Amino acid sequence: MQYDAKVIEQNIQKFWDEIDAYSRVRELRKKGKKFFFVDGPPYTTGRIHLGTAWNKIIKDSILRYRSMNGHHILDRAGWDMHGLPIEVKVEGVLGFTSKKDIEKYGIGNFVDKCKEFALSHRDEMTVQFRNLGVWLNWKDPYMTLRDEYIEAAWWTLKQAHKKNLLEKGLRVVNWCPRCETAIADSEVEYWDETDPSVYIKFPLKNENTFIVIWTTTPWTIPANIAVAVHPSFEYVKVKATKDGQEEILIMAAQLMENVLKQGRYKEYEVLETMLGEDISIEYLHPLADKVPKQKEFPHNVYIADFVTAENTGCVHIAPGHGMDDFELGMMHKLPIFCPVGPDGRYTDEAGEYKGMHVREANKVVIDDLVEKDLLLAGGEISHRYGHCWRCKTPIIYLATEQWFLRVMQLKEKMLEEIKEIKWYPEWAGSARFADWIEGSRDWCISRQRYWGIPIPVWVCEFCGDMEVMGTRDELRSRSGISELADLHRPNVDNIHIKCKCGGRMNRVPDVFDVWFDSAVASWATLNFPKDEKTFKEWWPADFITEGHDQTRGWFYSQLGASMTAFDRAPYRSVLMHGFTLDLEGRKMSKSLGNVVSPEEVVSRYGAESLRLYVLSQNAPWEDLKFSWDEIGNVYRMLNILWNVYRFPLPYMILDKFNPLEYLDSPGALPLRLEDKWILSRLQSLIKQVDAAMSEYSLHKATRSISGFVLEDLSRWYIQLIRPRTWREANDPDKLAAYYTLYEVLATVTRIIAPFAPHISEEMYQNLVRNIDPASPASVHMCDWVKPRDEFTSTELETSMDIIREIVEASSNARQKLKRKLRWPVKRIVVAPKTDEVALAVKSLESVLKEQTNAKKIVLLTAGKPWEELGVEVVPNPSAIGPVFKKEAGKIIAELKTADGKALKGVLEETGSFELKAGTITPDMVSFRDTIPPAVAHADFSAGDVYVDTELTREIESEGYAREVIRRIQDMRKELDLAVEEEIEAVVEIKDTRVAHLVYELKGFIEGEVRARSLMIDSDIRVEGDLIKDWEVEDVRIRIGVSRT
RNA sequence: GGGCCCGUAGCUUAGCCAGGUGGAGCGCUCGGCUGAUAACCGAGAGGUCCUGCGUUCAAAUCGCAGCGGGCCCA
Repeated sequence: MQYDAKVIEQNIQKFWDEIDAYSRVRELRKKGKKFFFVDGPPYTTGRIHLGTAWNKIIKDSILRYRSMNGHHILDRAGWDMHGLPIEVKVEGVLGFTSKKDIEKYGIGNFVDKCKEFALSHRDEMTVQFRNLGVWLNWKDPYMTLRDEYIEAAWWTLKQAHKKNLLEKGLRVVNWCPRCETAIADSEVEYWDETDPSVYIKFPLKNENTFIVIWTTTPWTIPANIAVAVHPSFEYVKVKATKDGQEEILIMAAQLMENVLKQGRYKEYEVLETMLGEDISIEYLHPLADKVPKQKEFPHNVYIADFVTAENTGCVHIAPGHGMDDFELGMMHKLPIFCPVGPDGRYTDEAGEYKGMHVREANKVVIDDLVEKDLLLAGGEISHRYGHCWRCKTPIIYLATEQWFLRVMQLKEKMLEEIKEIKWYPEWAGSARFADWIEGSRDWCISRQRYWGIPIPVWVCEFCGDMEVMGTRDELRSRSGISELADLHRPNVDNIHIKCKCGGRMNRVPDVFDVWFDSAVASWATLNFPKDEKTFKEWWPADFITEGHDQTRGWFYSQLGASMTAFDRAPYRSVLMHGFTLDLEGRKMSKSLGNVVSPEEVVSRYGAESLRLYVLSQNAPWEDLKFSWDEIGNVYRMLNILWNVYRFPLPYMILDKFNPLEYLDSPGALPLRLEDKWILSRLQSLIKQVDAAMSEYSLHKATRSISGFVLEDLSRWYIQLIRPRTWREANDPDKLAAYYTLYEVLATVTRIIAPFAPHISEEMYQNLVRNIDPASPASVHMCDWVKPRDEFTSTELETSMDIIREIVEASSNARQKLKRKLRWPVKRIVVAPKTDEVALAVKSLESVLKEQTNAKKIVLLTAGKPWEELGVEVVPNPSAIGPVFKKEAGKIIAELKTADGKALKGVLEETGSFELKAGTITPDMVSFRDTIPPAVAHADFSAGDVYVDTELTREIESEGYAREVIRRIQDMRKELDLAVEEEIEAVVEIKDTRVAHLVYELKGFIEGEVRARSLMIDSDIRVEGDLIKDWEVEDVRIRIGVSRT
């Protein structure tokens, strides 16, 4: 029977909806220990991908496990719905290319479109997640665009303001000239770009000398204010000659050769050497005539540690266009000159360059420098350059007025705080996250855009005083406007507040960095600040889990916001998971064309296969290399589980087996050792899964389950009990097997529930709910299984392991003599190395006998060889030769025919042996075991197995009879007969000897194939509904089978 | 350039923390089984344990350096 994932999953999901399973499960645990989980909100753009699917599957499995263990779970799904990515998508749909288009269209209309986009994508993605069987609170998710969510952000900013952590200031930020906004470091994407690589000479003020700088952004030269040198590098003043002209240049000594080569100078002479810290130079701006404003500024050389020994060792400093430049500028109180506007074009301050776009200006600036003979060398370079992650425009750095959270002040406290958090794996916190915090900077939270949480800061246009609105109510009462439709732009833009000074206060036009939205999720999802009670009951989160990219993302933004608002971390434990990569270990990306969508996997193999695959393939914190083959393997495992589950049902139904009669008193049934064994293995499995889950090692938990299903249940236990299941009478031995298998399956159903919720539910409904209406309506309402000590026996498990090894060894040995398992063997001799093995063989002899199809098991004493082994004498000519000289040949000949066993015994006892031809000593011979002719040998880890395949009449009779049985069974199958249906059969075997052998077991055959009549002869007319010719061990057999 | 993680058979991986004959699964070859059967079982072939150096009696495992990949940063 084939496991049809799609049908089962759809039915089960429908069933869950019908009984409202999710809500009932959460309701059921209301009295339990609280477990506050915060879903890291996926961004509502496009479709889910494999990584987000993995993320939600991890969350779902852990929460289901927690729930079964009695936890009262709070798990609103979350959606990140603001920000530039959606704006860019909507701009694309509307065909916009700049902010002017948006302004013309109307901010209100644009914001409505963004909202529509976010909501519809949320709906689509919800369906995709639910198809994976992921249970979160989908009905009432938290959404960053909701007013109560916006209030949480506002309230948080107000706390920052109260603690003096909110600051407005001039900073250099990543700037997208197309989107005309600051963008976060995390929104910058790097790839190679070709740019100019130019060496420029800056003329010194009072002498005919130049200091040489290098840059890839000539467009920043108009904003140059200073040059930086390294304090401890050596610099030279060098006289260089080119085309007969002499020039004096300043640069780092160690880079001089290369710079002069770049400038194609023929000769040079070092005039002077000095340390960077001793340089004191004023120079003239090279383009001062083009940029008149530059004439107002002094230009000097400063020392800075960030200068590296590359290019010229002298760094062009434009405080308006670089982070390091800006800081150096602030340190020395230099002008922060930034003659570039938000659209990436020069402003009035840039003089002749006004109106030109900066990237186009590169060429113009270079030409101007050439004209002035200030370009020492020019070329191109391919280097990593930042781009706006949404619209792919190369970014620029601009000094602008922005709002900042001064989180750098909280650094030490943050480092202390994260030590209190439990990290999985440990290094995610202690190494990775701690490193990131060490290097963190103040957080620029403002964006000059439309679709986002409006920054709730109002500034007086008269006195410049500012106020932060912490809630909607506060804004209402301060502004006097009672009707506030929606807290987005442009609604809030038109609200004014009256300042204490009497002036009018206007909202600053910015919106929040979208990272600030999700940063407040842990309290926004609790509807704080509106609902303080819930907050007090639940906050902080017990657990979050996200990919390792969120170290600098959500793990950090949440921590920053929470430290700002509450002086503590917003989560108690974090599981950091990996990324999904393709088979070659490269990241999945549209440009590489290696993207696999979760839906594709689900449609081919089902959600359950995908779930178990991502859970079991890797440790959660390692990157997952996606492999279709491995998904196929997982599917195969599920198929086997499905078959294991389906296999006993027809028999149980046939026998009207009711497990309820035995569940409370298994002692009433005569359990065999193999039954006790599988029950013991089941308890071990529970312990393994619990141990793995306690450290969120989902891979270990799921691998243990797969191992149990495949190895213990399917390959071993089911094989062992097969003969018992088709016994007809109401045999207690059969019932014991039924009971055991039922117990195992019903328990497995619960163990797999967190990881494979659909197939688990399907099995549960049939195995448990169907029989006992008093049982919980869904498997996910059941309690997690506790290991039962009375079922645990490690000795038994060890013994069975040994037996399985012996069975494998005996198959191996059989194969050497080509004796099929269908043919019984006379005996199997086990030579154990340890008493443990001997014990196993003694206690599980019946299992061993049956599985090896042996008539007899012979167990030897541990460590003793089998006395039926022959001993072959191997003469050692190099020892014999020198002693016996010419007689050696005779000695060797005699040794070869000697009684090895006797010779070995005497030699060991006395140290010598008398041959006719002379006396030999132990060094002259060695010994080798010989096996009797019909015996095959194989070893296992703790001993040896000998299989005696000698044929007897009895064995041959049984062997051929089984061959006939197997053919008839095959034909029954072909006729599509029901298991209990009877047949009539005719068997013709031309070989009269074989016909006789088979006839001897006529009764046995009849029973096995359910034949009402069976005729066996060497010459008989074969008839029936199906007639087939077979060839068995060179014997031709013709069989006819009829329905009765 | 820096931080963290990963690198074991053709593929996916266990073993590494606590040093002592490298185990699985898939695929391949050969065989077996046949009341789970478009299933299942056994055997065989297949390994520079990324490279190099070091520590050690002994290194896949510990240390250092490098190479390749991922995430994050510069």
